[in-house]
Amino acid sequence: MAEASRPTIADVARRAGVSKGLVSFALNGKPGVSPASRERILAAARELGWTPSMRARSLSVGRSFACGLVIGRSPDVIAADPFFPSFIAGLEDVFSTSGLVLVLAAVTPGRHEEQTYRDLAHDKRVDGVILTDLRVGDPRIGIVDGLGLSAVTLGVPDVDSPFSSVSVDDGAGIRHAVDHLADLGHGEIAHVAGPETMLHAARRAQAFAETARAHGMRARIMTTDFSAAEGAAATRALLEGDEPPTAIVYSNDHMAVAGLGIAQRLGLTVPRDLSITGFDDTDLGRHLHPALTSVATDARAWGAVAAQTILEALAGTPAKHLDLDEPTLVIRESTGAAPRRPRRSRGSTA
Amino acid sequence: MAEASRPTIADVARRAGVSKGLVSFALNGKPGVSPASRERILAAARELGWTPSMRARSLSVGRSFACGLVIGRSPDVIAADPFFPSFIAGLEDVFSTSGLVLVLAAVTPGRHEEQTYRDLAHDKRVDGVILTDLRVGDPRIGIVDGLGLSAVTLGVPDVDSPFSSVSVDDGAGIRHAVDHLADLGHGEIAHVAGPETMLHAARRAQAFAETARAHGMRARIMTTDFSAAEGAAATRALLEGDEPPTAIVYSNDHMAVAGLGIAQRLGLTVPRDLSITGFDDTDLGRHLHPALTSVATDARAWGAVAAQTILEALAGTPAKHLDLDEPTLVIRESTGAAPRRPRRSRGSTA
DNA sequence: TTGTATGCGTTATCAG
DNA sequence: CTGATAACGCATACAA
Repeated sequence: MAEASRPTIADVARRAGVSKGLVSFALNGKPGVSPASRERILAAARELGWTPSMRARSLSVGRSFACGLVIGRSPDVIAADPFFPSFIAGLEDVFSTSGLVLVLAAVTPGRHEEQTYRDLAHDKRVDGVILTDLRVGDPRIGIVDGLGLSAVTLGVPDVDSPFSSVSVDDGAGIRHAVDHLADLGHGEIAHVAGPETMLHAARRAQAFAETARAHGMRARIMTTDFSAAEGAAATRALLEGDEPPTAIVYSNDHMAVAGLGIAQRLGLTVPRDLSITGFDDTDLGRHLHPALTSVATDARAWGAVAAQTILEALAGTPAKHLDLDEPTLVIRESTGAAPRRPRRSRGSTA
Repeated sequence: MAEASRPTIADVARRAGVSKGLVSFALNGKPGVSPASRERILAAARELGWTPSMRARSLSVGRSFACGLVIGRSPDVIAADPFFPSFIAGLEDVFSTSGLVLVLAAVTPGRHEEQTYRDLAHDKRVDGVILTDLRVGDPRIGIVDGLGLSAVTLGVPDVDSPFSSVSVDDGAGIRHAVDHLADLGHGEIAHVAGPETMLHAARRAQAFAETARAHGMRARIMTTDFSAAEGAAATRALLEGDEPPTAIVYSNDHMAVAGLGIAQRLGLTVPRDLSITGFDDTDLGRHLHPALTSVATDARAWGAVAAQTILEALAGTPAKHLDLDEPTLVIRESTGAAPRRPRRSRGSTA
């Protein structure tokens, strides 16, 4: 076996004529080693091609050199979300050059969320975790802290947190979308939002309400679970209601696409009869007919910064709070000038 | 620190009045321990609430109790693919109850694929890997084997492999789609395929060609990289060509949606002028207008079986080859009777 | 049937 | 100021 024949620190010590402990000191650049000894030890290690055994190292320092990412949404919702693949790619951009490894855990039915973190913390399978999809009064902050793990949160929690955070102002993305619709003359708009219990969904909804108010628009908010099914249902309720909006701002692309399907099903033409905007700037969006106007965030950069931040947290740096670049609005074909007169009922235009 | 105060095997030995070595034997159910001693040791361990330290165990047995999944596609393509989230959920269903952990690695730019496996194998950060997206003459089989890792492949490789495999006959899914189109009277069909270098893409293309021939249909195949952009381009080439097909079978949902966008852009109505089928049965598909007819596979079950299989491989079971249930065709609105007469050019219908 | 020694890298403790 | 030693936690080959 290749691994069995790997040189150990004892081999290096023997070759350099010193003790194991001194080798460790020399190789980790610690003080208390004479220049001559250091030289000999480094040479011996180089000649033997020695690299420390991760597992032995892991045992003695009590760290696992791994970082956890717990995904708590259903596979369907994750599958629809382009965020995670890009975010994970960003994480890997940094971890792969730092010797850290990414451990993925999914909250499976029958195993509660807290148990998942507990399993990860047990034996320190991971040194820290990345907390995504922050919720109102998120219990995970306390759980993870109590478990003695490090963490980085995506966004600033609404509870006391000892952890660093990396944030993107997605409210700004929504503001851009509403501003754009205001420019196009829309006065009656709606927002199909995510769950009120999710911090970023709530933030988007709040930004929507505030911006619409600032423009003097009439605005409504429908709450969903972020799924295409509920996005479609909310859209149908909106469009079949008494005073259908002339534009709908969706809290993700997935619901926007489903909403577009409903609008077309009801005989409306987008953007002539109805403008819609998404959030995430899914690759698919640009290939739809009409191509989707959407808010774009740089998930990969977010991942890279989050990885860097947890690396620093593990190194003992005090908590800090970073803000990334604002999202941008990518204007495509699904938004256009508001119809002259409000539609009365489905299918009839002006 | 909670971890620092955990009882160790020495505590158990002291309490039971035996040596550390015997405790280890007793707790791992090995022979050579008298019933009386075994009893006392088990009792002592129970009373102390002792559990073995993962890291110490990992060091002495030379295993990491982790399994790797290397994703080699670009984030955009992964984001569009509902397979991974569901597959990973399936893996977790099994791993989470087995004490195994899933390590995710992405092939990042500047770090070659082989290096990624090498990093994972170095220090045995993982005990085994799951090989997805098999390619023609896939070099990973040899690399992983040479690295001394266990593995399970998704599908049977076209090269010699010492590893177990778990397969789904996606060719059958394509056959169902083509049969369905034949039933609807289509005689001129096309397939927008994935890369010829990918085994499952090639298998789908082959199943397409064979089934079309069996039905006496005229068939063409366009090769893409599985991306929406190339799916759209292929569709445009097909529909603007001399003899546009009346139906297109796509190798994934993502391209099917992009193709739908192109068809609509060219003034065609689906399925009146053109029928289309997808592959993956994305959640989004059912919310489009028209809702997408698509081939569905149970990715989560696939993940669970793959996890179980690699668990067995790690336990020393000889390689075996499993076949999962055939994919099914979910018929929705994007397929319909073939147009009476072939269209001549874009926009004009019979 | 049971005890002992060894392996693995780090670090606290002790000796020169 | 430099360096050696032992302990950490588990499994296991070997000795008794």
